[in-house]
Amino acid sequence: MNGWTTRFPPDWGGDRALPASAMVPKGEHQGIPYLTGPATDARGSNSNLSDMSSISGNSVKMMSDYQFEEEAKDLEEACPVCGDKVSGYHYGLLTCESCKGFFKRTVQNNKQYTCIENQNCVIDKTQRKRCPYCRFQKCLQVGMKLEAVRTDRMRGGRNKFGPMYKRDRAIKQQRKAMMARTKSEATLYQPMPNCQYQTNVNSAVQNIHAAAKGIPMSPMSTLSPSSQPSTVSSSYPPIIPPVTATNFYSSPITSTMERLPMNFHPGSSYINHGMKPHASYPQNFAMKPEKDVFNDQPSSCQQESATSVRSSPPTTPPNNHLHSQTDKELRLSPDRMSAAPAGNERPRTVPKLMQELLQCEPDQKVLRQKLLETVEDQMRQGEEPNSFVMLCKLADRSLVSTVEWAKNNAMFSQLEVEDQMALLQNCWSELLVLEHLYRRAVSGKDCLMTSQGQEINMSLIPSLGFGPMDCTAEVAAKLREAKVDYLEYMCLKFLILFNTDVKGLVNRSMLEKFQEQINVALLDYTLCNYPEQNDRFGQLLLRLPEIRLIAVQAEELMYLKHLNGILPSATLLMEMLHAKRQ
DNA sequence: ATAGCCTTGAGC
DNA sequence: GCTCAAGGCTAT
Ligand SMILES: [Zn+2]
Ligand SMILES: [Zn+2]
Repeated sequence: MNGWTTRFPPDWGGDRALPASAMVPKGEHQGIPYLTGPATDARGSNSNLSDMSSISGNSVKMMSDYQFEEEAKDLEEACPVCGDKVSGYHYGLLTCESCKGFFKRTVQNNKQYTCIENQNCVIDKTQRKRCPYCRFQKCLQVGMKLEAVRTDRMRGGRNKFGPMYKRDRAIKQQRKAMMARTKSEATLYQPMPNCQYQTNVNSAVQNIHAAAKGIPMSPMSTLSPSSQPSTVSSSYPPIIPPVTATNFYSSPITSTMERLPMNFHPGSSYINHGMKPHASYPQNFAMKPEKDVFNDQPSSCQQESATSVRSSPPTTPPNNHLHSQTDKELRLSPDRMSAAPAGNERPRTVPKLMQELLQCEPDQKVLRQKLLETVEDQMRQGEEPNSFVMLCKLADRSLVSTVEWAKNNAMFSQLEVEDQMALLQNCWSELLVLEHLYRRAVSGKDCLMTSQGQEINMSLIPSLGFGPMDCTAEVAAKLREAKVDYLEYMCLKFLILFNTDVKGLVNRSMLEKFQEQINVALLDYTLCNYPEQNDRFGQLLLRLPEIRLIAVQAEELMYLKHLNGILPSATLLMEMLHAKRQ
């Protein structure tokens, strides 16, 4: 009955992280990007499309672009081993029926093949029968799982990969929806100029599309021989160069999607038969048993003000992002300010990109310390703790930190200097706003504690006097309610920074790629870590136009104060405020 | 041996 | 009850 328990006892039913490296494919790989005709006839019958509804009810509509749709199908319906049509998930990933059968026979009967060539035979639909040895190698390389073949031959039922299949489906679908959405938006909004100093909603709405815009250029993600890996990969180094980066860029596929270091989930279209088949779920995701970067669900602790939601940003080694230790563990020290032990630390799945970004995040304690120094400095000059000037100085100091943060980022620093300037000038106020709102969401307030134990306001934002228009509290509440965690907050910062709507960019395409990387990483992150919240990604993005709106208002108010002469001059804040006006 | 189609059955 | 990935069956 259940003889298989002898072979994989603990695994059945337990949806643990797979040790993605468990089976290392054999080292040999022919580097020749061989492209086989995909033999996929698009519009095929979807064998398994019926349960899509269970994943995310609606949202699958609005596929207006047929060509795009076909490409997407091409991409997803090709067996990663031979390119034939996919018939469902088999032994860990989407494959065709024949490769499923082949893999089953091979494993069940413990077949031993030998290659009469050089163990690098091309496997495609027409030649797959020629060399079972190479075919099986390829099966393993793309990630088909030996454990999924049952030793006891029991039929039916589900195995431990079920949940993974489900997640993979959800991710694919979301990704597709995002691509479809952003594609139509891109064409709609492209000619529109930047939204600059309009306080109307349109600009804000427009902004969310910019934030969500995923795949702006070269949607031709299909296997086109014209796309050479060389130029692409060299122009586009990853955040941190070490080992892990190497295989991401070996793919000859041009689409930025494919080069993203981010699918842990089964196989999928990223691999094309013929090209060097790296394992389809490389170590792009790692399970993080670490605590505290995340707002662990506070379950039921609703105190009057503080403590319920808790997150502690990283304590990173001083800002060199060139610590290229191979796989440095994230060191996330708990925030000592709050004493709650945050009971459950469930493991998180964090896309590689986000891990790397996280390591470059500034230490919140250091930031606070810098601000405290500013406070004390100002107080020595006779400034009152909560005075407007004081808050301006603090905002100015925050801005300096923000600029440092951006400049220390490996992606940002690759941009042209003019573009860097333009981006910062565009988004500085939004970043200030988001920072403020996030701290408010996490701790209920946004205060600094001086050495004398005096609590002073940390942000200029609430003191600007929004009047009845003030929606900061509302947005902060939304962040709080959603328990936005630090990694999501971090991604939002980058999405604000990488705003492709900014006018006059020198290298827009690079920026668009960066933005897309963040988008996809965040999307995958939310799907993996908050699978029960179907639209968490969308909800996060929806905060962006709200933040934009607040930021625009804040800038206006600041400018007014400046005109009234109550803004300290000679600050970065002032410089930024003026930069846009000319 | 291959690959298309059929049968099963745990989990939802 | 329905799904759909696993094993089974059988022409080629
Ligand atoms: Zn195949
Ligand atoms: Zn061979």
